[in-house]
Amino acid sequence: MLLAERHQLILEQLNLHGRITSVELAKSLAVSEDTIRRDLNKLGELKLLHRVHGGALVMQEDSPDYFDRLNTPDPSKKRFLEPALTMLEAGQTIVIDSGETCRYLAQNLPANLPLTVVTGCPLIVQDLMQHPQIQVIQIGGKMFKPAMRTVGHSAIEMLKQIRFDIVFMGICAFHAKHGFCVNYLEEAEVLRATIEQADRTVLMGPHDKLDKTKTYQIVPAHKINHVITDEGIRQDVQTSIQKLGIELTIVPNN
Amino acid sequence: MLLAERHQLILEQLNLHGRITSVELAKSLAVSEDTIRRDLNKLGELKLLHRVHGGALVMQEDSPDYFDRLNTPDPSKKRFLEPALTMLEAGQTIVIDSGETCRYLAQNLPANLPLTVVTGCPLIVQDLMQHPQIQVIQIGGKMFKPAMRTVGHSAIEMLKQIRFDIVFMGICAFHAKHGFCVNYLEEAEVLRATIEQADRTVLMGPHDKLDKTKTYQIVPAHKINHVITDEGIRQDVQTSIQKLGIELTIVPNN
DNA sequence: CAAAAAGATGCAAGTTAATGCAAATAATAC
DNA sequence: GTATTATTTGCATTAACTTGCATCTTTTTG
Repeated sequence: MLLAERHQLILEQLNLHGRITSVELAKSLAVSEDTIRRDLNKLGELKLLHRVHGGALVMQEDSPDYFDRLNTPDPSKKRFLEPALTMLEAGQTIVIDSGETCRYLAQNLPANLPLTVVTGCPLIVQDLMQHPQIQVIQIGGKMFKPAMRTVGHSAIEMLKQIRFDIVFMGICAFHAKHGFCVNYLEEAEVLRATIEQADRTVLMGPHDKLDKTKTYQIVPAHKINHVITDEGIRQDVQTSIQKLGIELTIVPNN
Repeated sequence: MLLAERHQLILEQLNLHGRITSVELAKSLAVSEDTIRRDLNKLGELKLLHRVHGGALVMQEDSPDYFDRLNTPDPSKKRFLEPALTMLEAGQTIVIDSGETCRYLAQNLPANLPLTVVTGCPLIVQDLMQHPQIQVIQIGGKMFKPAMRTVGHSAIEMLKQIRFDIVFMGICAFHAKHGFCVNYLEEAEVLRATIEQADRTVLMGPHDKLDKTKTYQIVPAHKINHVITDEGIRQDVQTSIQKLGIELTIVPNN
């Protein structure tokens, strides 16, 4: 096995699990732990992973804290909007999930488009309060701080009584084999119930969220209808997504 | 489990609950309390949490008072807060309704008081998101823009499943004979359902809202337990309220 | 093609880090 | 005040890491 090849496999394993130990890697790749450690150190230097005692963790380019992101919006995410906006038609009922990309969508809905927007995120409700033509439905429930959204049984029961034309969500982690995933069980339950009620589910987000997994699967990949991402997407990831019959829109990187 | 991983989990737990004890962590992460304490001390050194005897609290370096960053348009309404705050006890479930006075209450809840706060107003939800000890329940439903709150059947159904220790509302219009009123039918329905579930209903607001009526009665006057208003209240209004067995707190006019 | 150079790998030895236990000390509750 | 709980400290054990070196492979070069 070539070194570069092994590095590739290490990064793949890491994306899949979010973490990896030196011992596990040595076993699965059939080389000595010393070699693995040298690999991990090298990849760590290159900022391709986060080297820690005992193994490595995935690099966390995005700040884990929602409130940090709240104050420093990243306008580059606006580029995902245009394809999303073309899907909208007057009179539709859509879901706009929580998250930065989704907030941009809420903030940039055309003023003359009458829609019913359903969301569990109070920030998005607020963004839409001034909109003249949009009826807003807030999904109730327990507020889940890390995701800035409502979760729990009440939320799911309320969702079950509405049908959606389109659901827009951020890509938290999407993998052709392991599906659409998030980090929290409670969040996964609500998102699953949401997608269940939708004619069409659209994921929007940067390419580095693709080919990743997190702890809880929301739905298998084939339940997603459309992915909007940017040019950085790898060719193999692109084909694996399209093979599933998922529509793929790639927007330029500015 | 990797050390770095454990650190991440600790921070996650902390963000989730606002507080965490060493004992709880040791149990949930299956390591000794010594290890947890070393972790907490290390994370405290890195300013990632606030280490205290017995566990840790979330860092609040960016906003020492989580409510200070909010705009304070009419500070005169703050004077109603003090009597309201004295009614609160740890562990209670309270409703904070929409409205400016109520928002002040939400923004000025003491940081060390664990409560469950139920509200239909997304602004209040947001005000409370950074509070370390408060669990927030959002009442779902159709957003009713004039009152900045959720209304409708879903909202009422959700309210029916919760019991409240205290409900805090602004005085929209209160009259000893005609009861507690508002201008919109949909709002009245929700507020009625809210009061129905409460042990105690407290109205807060300036004296000129007393002895007034509006189109829709929420409840008759005797259903209200406590009114907090200011010195301007007329003597006859005062006695008519007290005759109904309603507790009356009059705060100075600054 | 052969020899040299560079790189990759595994092993051994020594070093550092992480963890749990026990005893002593500090903080909190009653 | 005392009792209880949390914390700190030192120590022993284990796991992870680093370093140097020998071996093997690949690449370079004449």
